[in-house]
Amino acid sequence: MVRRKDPAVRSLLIERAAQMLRSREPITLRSLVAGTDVSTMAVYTYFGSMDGLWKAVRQEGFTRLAARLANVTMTADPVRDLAALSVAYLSNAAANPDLYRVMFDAGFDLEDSEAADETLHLLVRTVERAKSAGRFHPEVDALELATQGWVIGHGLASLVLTGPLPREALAHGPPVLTALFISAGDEPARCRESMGRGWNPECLVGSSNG
Amino acid sequence: MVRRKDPAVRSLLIERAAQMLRSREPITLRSLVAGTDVSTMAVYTYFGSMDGLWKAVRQEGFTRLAARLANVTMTADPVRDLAALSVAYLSNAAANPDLYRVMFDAGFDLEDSEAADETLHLLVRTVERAKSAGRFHPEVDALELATQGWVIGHGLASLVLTGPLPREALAHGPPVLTALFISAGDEPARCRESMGRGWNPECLVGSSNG
DNA sequence: GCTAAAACATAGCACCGTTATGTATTGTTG
DNA sequence: CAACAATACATAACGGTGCTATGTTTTAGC
Repeated sequence: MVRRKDPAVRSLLIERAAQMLRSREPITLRSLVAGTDVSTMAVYTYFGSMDGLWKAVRQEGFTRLAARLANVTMTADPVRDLAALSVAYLSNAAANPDLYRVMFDAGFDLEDSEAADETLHLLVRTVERAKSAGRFHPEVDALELATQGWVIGHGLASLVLTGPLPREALAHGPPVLTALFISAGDEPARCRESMGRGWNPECLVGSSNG
Repeated sequence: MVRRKDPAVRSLLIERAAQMLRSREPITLRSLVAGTDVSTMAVYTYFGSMDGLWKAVRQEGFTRLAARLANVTMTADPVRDLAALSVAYLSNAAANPDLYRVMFDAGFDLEDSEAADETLHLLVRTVERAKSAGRFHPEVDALELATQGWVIGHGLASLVLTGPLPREALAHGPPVLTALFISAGDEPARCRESMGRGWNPECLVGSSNG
């Protein structure tokens, strides 16, 4: 064959797009490549279209989310771990609000779905650990419960990031998740205890990136 | 003064925008006025800018939501009513998916947030009725619980409408809301009973408009 | 070293939201 | 009723957008 694409250029453009997203600059084809030594055509050789660029940015968002969740240190208390995963999810959204919005705006295709599935699977495994530990009822469907936790986390993140709820509303997380976990069979006092140890509010203040 | 604006033209443009949104046509200034007898300038005399048009469309979305919620017939069972309001909220989102997306995308500044506030307040009043009826603990903060219900409803609507979850995932509503209401003090069996009577899944099938 | 294919650079396309400018319309007022 | 003034409308243009067409350069394989 012939001249190969340089993966570094691809990463550079994605990183630059994520950075412009963070600094709230409008991302246009020309503004994206301005200041770099790549030309507008590079976007088309690497991403096919501007839509392809956005898809790649979405993918990067899921990758960062997965990395942040993978950094959560698991313990012997799976319910605490679920709380810790939830706060990691929300802190990722709070740290990269525009990236999070892009991840979940229209045009969510199969490729994104795979990235999201891996993230969800981490939740599922933790729910199953909670079942094995006798914290949740055996008849609890792990995927269903994990999905319901995701619904709560996303609803919270979405309403806070798009404006309707203030940032302090993230404090709604613990009571709602606690209600969900208790309904799954956890003993109330113990659940609240685990939630208190896993939910570190420090992670949700400020807005540095990750 | 002189020549006055015609309110009918304003409604016509909003209605047309909502219809184009529904039929997934891209809404541009020129495509919006094409076929009508109004010119492109009309958009600027009536809305100031294309952003103003979108703001008006958002407002229309909240007005429709408020109308749909107001149509829910209240009963002596406030928990059933909360379930009915939730399903009305979700059916509105399912019937006008693109309108719902516009309502909650970036730039949540409505010219009058009355419609949004009124919607939440209807939930708050119903929660307070549940407290008065002895279904919820007296120390429950009605606004907080209503907000938490909203978080669940929006999370569900958002994840379903933007693609990550299939439409059947709306069935997650009852168990999660039941968990929330039980945590607020409702007796489990009675709560599930009320939820079963208020949650009419018929409203969530199909995709006709409202 | 030649050839062919991939990547790059430039210029241009149709379209976008917006604005400038001129014209028609209409309520107020002398 | 006529003159005015202010609003609404129509048209054309402007800068910017994503994208493409068209060369030109670079590089891998024979």
